[in-house]
This record gives sequence, C-alpha cells and structure tokens, in this order.
Amino acid sequence: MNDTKLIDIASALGISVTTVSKALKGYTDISKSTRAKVIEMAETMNYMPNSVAVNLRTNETKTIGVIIPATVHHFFSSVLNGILEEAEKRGYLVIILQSNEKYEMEKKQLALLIQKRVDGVLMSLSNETDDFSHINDAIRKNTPVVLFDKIAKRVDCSKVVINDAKAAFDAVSYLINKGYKKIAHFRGSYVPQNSIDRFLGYKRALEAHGIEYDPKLVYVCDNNTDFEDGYENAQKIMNEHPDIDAIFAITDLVAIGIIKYFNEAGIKTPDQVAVFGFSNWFMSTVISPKLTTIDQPGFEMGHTAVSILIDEIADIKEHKPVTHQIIELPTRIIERESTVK
Amino acid sequence: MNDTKLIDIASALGISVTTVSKALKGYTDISKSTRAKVIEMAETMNYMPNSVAVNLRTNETKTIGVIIPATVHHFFSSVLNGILEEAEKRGYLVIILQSNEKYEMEKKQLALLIQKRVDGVLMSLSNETDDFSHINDAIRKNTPVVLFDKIAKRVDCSKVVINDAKAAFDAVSYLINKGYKKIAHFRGSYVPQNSIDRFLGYKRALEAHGIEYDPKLVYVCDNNTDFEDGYENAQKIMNEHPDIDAIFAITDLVAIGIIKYFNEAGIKTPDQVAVFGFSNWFMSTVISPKLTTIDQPGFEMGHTAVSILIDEIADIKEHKPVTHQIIELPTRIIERESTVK
DNA sequence: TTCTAAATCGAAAACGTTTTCGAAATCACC
DNA sequence: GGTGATTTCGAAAACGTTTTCGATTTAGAA
Repeated sequence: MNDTKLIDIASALGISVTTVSKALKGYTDISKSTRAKVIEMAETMNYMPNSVAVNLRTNETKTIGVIIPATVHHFFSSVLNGILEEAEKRGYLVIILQSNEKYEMEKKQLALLIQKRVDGVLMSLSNETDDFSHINDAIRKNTPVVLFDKIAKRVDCSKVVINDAKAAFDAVSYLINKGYKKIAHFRGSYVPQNSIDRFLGYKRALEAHGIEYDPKLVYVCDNNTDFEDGYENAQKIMNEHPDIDAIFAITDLVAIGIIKYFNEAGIKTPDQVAVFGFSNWFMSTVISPKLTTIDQPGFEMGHTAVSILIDEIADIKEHKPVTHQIIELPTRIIERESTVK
Repeated sequence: MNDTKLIDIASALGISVTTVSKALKGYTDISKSTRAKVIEMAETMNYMPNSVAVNLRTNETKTIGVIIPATVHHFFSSVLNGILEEAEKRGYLVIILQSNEKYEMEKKQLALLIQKRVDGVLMSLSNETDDFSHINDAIRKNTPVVLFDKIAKRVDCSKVVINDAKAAFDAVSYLINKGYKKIAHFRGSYVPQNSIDRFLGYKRALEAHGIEYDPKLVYVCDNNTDFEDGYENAQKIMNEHPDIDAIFAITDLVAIGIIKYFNEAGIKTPDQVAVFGFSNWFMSTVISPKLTTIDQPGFEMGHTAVSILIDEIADIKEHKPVTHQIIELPTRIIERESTVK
C-alpha cells in the first residue's frame, strides 16, 4: 500500500515534482546528472505512474472497448484472440462487453465505454439494432468506432467484413461444379444481414448456373448455440425432399447437426447427400466425415479491426482528417471429406 | 465533441459546481427545487460524468483485470463468459489479457493492470510461473487477486478450482467399476498442477481398486491446441500395448484425437477400448461415439471468481478484514457413448 | 423583534500527473 | 567585469470530479 508518486521521488531528492516528471519523460531541459539521479531513485522506489492521473491530464486511456453480440464462442473466440494480440502489440488494453443481441444493451454499453473514456471502440452489431444513432453519437464525440462482421452499411465509419454473399456464391458454385444438382440451403434467421447475404449468394449461384431456385428447399435454422436445429431440419428435409444431393448450411454448427443425423440415419455423406458448412470452426475437423467449409478469417478480422481503429485514434489525436476504410477480408473454400465422393 | 461537464450545468443554472455535483449525487443539503433543476438540466445537456476524473478522485475504477494463460478457447471461453456476465451484473468492467503461458508476460501484465488501477484481478497462472512475488506484491498494494483453475497453493488469496485429483479418481473408478481392467492414461505435460493432479487421481484410483499402476501405460500429450497428440499416441499405444481396454485422457481434445484414430483404424470404441475425456467441451458431443467426460464448470468458475473478488474489493474499501476463500466447485461424470458397451 | 436551529449553498482542497512559461544560474566571449 | 545566450529548474495551472467545512440564508420559537 506504499504507492510511490512523483512527489515522493521529488522530496527524496530535494527537487520539484516538475523536474522529476520531466526527467522521467525525457525532456531536454533537465541536466544529465539530475536525470540520472531521478531515474535511479524512481527505480529503487519502484515508481509506476498512476494511469488514472495520466489519463485525466492527457485525455487518453490507451484502452479500447469491444462489444460483441453473442457469447464468446466459435467465431467470436477467433476474433477476440486477434483483437487481444494486436492490441497488446500496439500497447492498448481491451475492455470486453457482450450485448446478447439486444439493442438496448448495446446502446447502454457503448455509452458506458464512452463515459469510461476509451480511446475507441470495436463493435459487431446485435441482431436487433436498426437504429444507429448511438454509433453516430460516439463518432461525433470523437470516439472512433470500427464495425466488424455484423455491420451496418449506413453508418459512416470503418468496417471490416467478409463478403458473405460472395462466399456463399462460391460455396454453392463449387457444389454445382462438382456435379450436385439439387442443392438445399439451411439458412439462418431472417434478421442479420450475414444470414440474408449467404442466402442471396446461394440463390444467385443457382441462377448463375441455370438451376431454378426452389424456396421449398430452404430451411430456417435460427438457433446459434446448438446443432439440434441442423439435426431436426435434416430429418425433416429427408422426409419432404428425399432426392436432394447436397445441403449448403449457414454455419458449421448446423452442418454438424446435419451430418449427425445422416450418420445416425445411415444416409451416406457425401455419397447420397453432400454437406457444406460455413466458418471453419475447430469442430469441423472433429466430425466424420470432416466438413468442407468456408474459411472465415476471424483472427485476421480482429487484427485488422484493431489496427484500423488505433490508426484512426492517432489521426484524431493529431487532428488529421480520418478516412474510413471498408476492408473485405478474403474467404476461401476448405475442401474436406463431406463433399468429395 | 461537446462533452458537457459539471461546470457547464453550473453556469447554465447560475450556481456552483459543488451544488451541481451534490444534487446529482443525492446529497441532502440541496433543496428539492434546485435538485430538480439540476437533474433536468443534466438530462437536457446529456451529462455523463467523466469516469477518469471520478476514478482519480474516488480512487476506484470499477474495473477488474483478467489474465488467462492461453488463448480464448474451450474451457477459457466458458470461464470468460461467466466472468463477463457476473461482472456486468455487479457493475464492473473487465479488461482481458493473455499471458501465453509466459511468466514474464504474466508479471508484466499484472503490473500493467495495477498501474491502470483496476480494483482487482482474476488470474489463472501460466505453466512457467513458480515465483509468486508479483502476486504477493499486488495483494500487498491492496489490489485483491483471486486465482482460478491454475492456481498456486502457496499464495495467500482466494481461489476457485475444481478438485482435479478427485475428478480423475472418480473417472478412473467409474471405468474400473464398469469392468475395465487395463486402463491407460494420456496425461498432460509435467508442469501444470492440474496435469499432475489428474495423473495422481488416475494412479490412486488404480491403487484403491487393487490394480497395479504401470508407468508404461502413461503417455504424455502436451499440445493443447490440436488433437494430433491424442491421435499419434493412440496409434503408438495400440502398437505397444494392444491389450488395453480403456484410456483416460487429460482433456476432451486428446480424447477426440484418440477416437479419431480408433475410428480410422477400425478399433471399436468402447467395445475394444473405452475412452474417457475431461472438461465436457462442446465438441465432445460432436464426435462419434459421443464422449464420456468430466464436466468442468467453467461458467460457474468465472461467476464465483468474480463474485468473490468483488466482495473482497468491497471489504478492502471499508477497511474490513478480508478472509480468503478456497472454493472447490463440484465436477461430475457425464456418461455418453464412449464408455458404455 | 431577537435569538437559535436548521436548511442551503459555495470556496477550496484534493486526487497525481503534464506542460507552459518565466526565473535563475551558468557559460562564452569580448 | 559586463553582455547575451544557453542551460537548468520550478511555480502554477490544468484535467473534472468529490467532499469538507464554513458561511449565509431561512425558518421557528420566544
């Protein structure tokens, strides 16, 4: 409980607080000899600046806030790891909050972060949010925001995303090129744009290859925490459309539910029905057959989001104009067993 | 960029900063009428206190730090979710740092958190740390620390753990009671106590049931990020000891590697060799056969760790004596397919 | 009306830094 | 020894709050 502060060093040395502060911060108007004495004394007294006081004086906290909509799992784990690594590298601390897909939560948490004077915030939007004034408020107050993954096009800030529609288009095109003809889609709920985009990619790929889109082959899986949805809808679709030969699933989670059911029901994957996932979560290599999927680079997403944010923080500090970037990270197909006969 | 502060409200109302502050904080020496005026003006000017200034004055940040040794995955995801939920509930923010199993990192990060004036810190030790002076320093400086999962008995602070030895003992006893006779153990590396304790539990269970412990049946799996270790050692043990009938694995991850190999090599699980995991990670229900395992309550661990920490913070603030608690969370066997014939 | 008690307010210090600006001391040079 | 330039230091203000303590006003009682 013996926190040493500037004044302790100063009085130990019989000099002023100002001189101590300057010596420690490398000001040039302090003689080498007193600087040396100060540094040594600071060392022996185990001095560490009180960050709160520094923050108040300098008006920056070297801290960024992160708001994620869901629990820390799967995709968001990767993003978080990317965020933590890059933030550490750049000397920033990170505060994490989860909105549980609630707009009110998200709004409250963003306000809290601003009140805490974080230097910037990273966020992935909740499914509920269709009003973005809280974000615009933050930006107007000079707290830069960068959106990742679940973004809103209408907000004027930097964003880092993948192209869900294109990734889905590629996935379905891959299936078509492999010779699959009757391809179903297990989509996500109707609200998040990612879910919509992946569905659109699916639809466009069919049309681009001259296959008629059949809405009856689209099933909704809106449970994001378990694979039961995939399991049950797989059962359902094999009753209603036993002649399908492939399913493009919105996530690896539902893909795994599908494969689980197929394995239990004796339906051969990929021989009778191929399965294509999305995200390349760890468990996609655990299941048998191993899952063909889209690699969604969560770690890189976290990395670049932090990088952009910290650059913007620096620009704002130097009163430079900040130019917002929209970064679209590349995805790629990871071909495994569930689609190759 | 128009942050309103106390003085703005004060001058708008023609009163002093003191009165505004008191009115907002519910001091009783402010008349109802001015209080009402202040509150209304604060509302319309959208006042939010500057947390940094408040922190400096009150000497508390309502923030806790968390240091985890590994990447945010599997078990630590659950813990983190528990931490985030409980912290939010109690009005605390959380800063997360990862030490990557490096003692020097851990030490540096703890110092950083103290410098940032967090009110307390939660940590799970790195494999390298066998010197605990940094933790004792923190505690001596009145920053309470509570250790979880990977702890050090010698540090005088609260801890929340599971009983690894007992859990392992239960697991192996379960196998013995099921009739398995030649039970191997795929242990973790030699350094973390958890790994040692689980090994000891294994050994004691054998001895308690009159089965001779054979060190040749113990294999080391020290890769925590992939299941290759389990896979390769499974291959090895089936060459060297083809007559084993069960394996107790240190984590679900290596258990899954084992099952993967067994599935590919045509070795029937559990008929020829049963497999028992540890932790009850999500993927243990993904694999076929589904994995019998020990439920390690990560979410509850995060919850109670935060709860204890915040209680200690309150005690310290009120200069009450703090009594450290050692909480041992119960584990239980989750019986699935990999051990029932 | 006067005196006391209660109600209401504000000046100022404090939290621990950083930074501006001026003062003092030293130096170089003639 | 005097001048100006340079080096070295420190007083003080500032960041935005909270809180103590004293001052002033008001109400109540006699």
